[in-house]
Amino acid sequence: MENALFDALAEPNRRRLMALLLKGERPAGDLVWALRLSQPAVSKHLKVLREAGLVEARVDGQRRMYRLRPEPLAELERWLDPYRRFWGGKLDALEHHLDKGS
Amino acid sequence: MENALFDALAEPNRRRLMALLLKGERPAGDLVWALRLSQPAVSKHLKVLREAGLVEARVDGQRRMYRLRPEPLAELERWLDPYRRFWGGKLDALEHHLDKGS
DNA sequence: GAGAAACATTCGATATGAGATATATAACCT
DNA sequence: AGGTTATATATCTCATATCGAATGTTTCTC
Repeated sequence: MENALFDALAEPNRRRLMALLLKGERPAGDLVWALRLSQPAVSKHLKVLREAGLVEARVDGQRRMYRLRPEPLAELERWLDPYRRFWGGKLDALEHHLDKGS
Repeated sequence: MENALFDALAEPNRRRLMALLLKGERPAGDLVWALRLSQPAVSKHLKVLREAGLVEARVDGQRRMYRLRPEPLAELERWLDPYRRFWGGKLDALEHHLDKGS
């Protein structure tokens, strides 16, 4: 369901997990250490991300190697499409305007 | 804050409101009727969307005309950007699994 | 100014979510 | 088999979100 996608992304720590996985596949333990949350908390977040299809886990010995999956974000792109058209496809140009100097 | 954006979009009824506003400016009353929720419930959802910058209201007599605002969705595009790059900018083409080896 | 219409805000109730602690499962090792 | 490591699940608590009903505010009309 599309709702699972938005729900999964609504949580900041889950977006942190997504960002960490941008650097490549990682075992769950590394993610626990990086987030500085309890191991069960991170495990639960990973479960939500898995059920939304945003990540998948590969078994490697006693570890679970996590990596990103593109499909749900492609769905997010499609969700965004009508809004892009609404503003004449100028969403990207606007984005640069928002990015003021540091 | 970026969090307000994802939080606002996480709620299905708020996404319904966004979709309705794709057809153009509308008074709050129309949105109440369309959602078939109580008037206060819709008003509260509209407040969340306003505070996230996703919509804005124009006073028209005793009505409030609501319309979409592009900036937060442009921010969403920017958030999506690293993931697009992660998959070689091919998020829209949905057919491939991902493999390692860039 | 009185009353009505259109929205917003407050309030009380329930539901859902995130967190930690404790416990369970599974794979590895000797 | 027993012990250790890595991760998942179960249980509980606390906070926040959502909803409807009631109430407040603003603006229109008469």
